[in-house]
Amino acid sequence: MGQLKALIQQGQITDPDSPRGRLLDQAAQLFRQKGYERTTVRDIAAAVGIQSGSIFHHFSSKEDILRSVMSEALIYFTEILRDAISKAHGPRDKLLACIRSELQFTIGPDTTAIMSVLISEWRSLSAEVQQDILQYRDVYEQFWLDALQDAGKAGLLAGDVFVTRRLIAGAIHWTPYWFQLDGELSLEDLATETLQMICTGKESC
Amino acid sequence: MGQLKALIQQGQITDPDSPRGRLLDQAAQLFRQKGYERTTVRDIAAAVGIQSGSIFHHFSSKEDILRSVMSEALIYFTEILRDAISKAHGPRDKLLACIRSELQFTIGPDTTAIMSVLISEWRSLSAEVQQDILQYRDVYEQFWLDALQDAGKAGLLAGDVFVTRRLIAGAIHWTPYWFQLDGELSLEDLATETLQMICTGKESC
DNA sequence: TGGCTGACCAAGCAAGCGCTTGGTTAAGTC
DNA sequence: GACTTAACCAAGCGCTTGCTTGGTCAGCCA
Repeated sequence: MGQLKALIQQGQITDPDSPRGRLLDQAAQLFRQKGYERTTVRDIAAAVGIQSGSIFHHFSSKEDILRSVMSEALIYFTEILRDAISKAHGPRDKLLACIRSELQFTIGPDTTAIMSVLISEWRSLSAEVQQDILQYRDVYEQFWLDALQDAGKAGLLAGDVFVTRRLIAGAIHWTPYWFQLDGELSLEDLATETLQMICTGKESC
Repeated sequence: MGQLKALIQQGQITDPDSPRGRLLDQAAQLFRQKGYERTTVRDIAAAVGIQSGSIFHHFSSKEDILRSVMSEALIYFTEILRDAISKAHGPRDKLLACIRSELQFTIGPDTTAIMSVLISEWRSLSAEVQQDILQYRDVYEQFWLDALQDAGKAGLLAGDVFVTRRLIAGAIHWTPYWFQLDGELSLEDLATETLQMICTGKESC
């Protein structure tokens, strides 16, 4: 949580308690529920209790809202990931930290809406804005690739680093369709099981 | 291919060479490229070279087009799956047939568009139509569950059948984001690797 | 006290949307 | 040769959409 405040003070992400922050939050919820296209600016305005035209005092366009949700999500996720990796020791734990963090973003109690938007609404962005967001995503992915590279050097996993990342990404991004936080399987269980699945020697992980 | 003709003659799916079939085909392509919401009836009409209003001679609404794409896809996929399972012998090969078939639907050369629509555009259907399509999907899923059940009884895999199905579904449905048909890894390789991943004993599979 | 600014409203515009309507054409049927 | 039907066109209706405009008002700083 300390990271969030620091990012706000640096001006990198919007204060959730500001009018703009409330708009971003409600927009993310609506985008997840109905999808970006089916959500109107009137829906978003009604969710925070203002007139639809007033939205354009805070954002230049509807797409600008989606862009902001996505870029701020990536900045925030990257910061959490960086912190989690730095606190872990050794390649195995650093990789586990990556898996645990991304599972938290995806099915944890706080960020499932913006994570879902990040994954599902990519197509709704124009080519230029996609290019813009890709820069943020590359930074995030580099942390993953570095962690996988180190794990590979340590003999923890075989196979191509890029392919492995995509297999893990697929496994994690699909979890919202079946995983339930209050079920028998805990998020931590799922994290270690995912780690074991991709590791070569069963005992080494 | 014989199955396709039989289904057409039974009136269960539309002849791809008919005007209605061409509309369904082009609609599926556009829905995959741009998404259902961003695709207009004018786009679909232009793709087959008719006026936008003429579409409503073949379909009662835009949603009716999406419904038809999805239901006919499921009817077709179910038939292919049924046939593949019946031709395989023993629980291991029957399960492999399921995996191979669904991979074929997802990243094979012919049906990637309708498979992508089936997975990505669910939210665009109204609740009533979703209920309608679910009946077709249940039939399809039952073939999977039966195959997994048999594999479980034969000691090929541990764990809950439903959860296992969802893990496999996630792995397969994510492949379009990274798998390339002309790459080093063949579709058949991927199928056996997926089978090995979910099986308990490495040697038994 | 007076001007400035951020946040917002009320009203509505232009464009694009799904869909309807009335009519045309060509092929098939009795 | 009269009738039916499938396939389609040309025109446009009614509605929703993202967004604009001109203005209001409370809080703040000098």
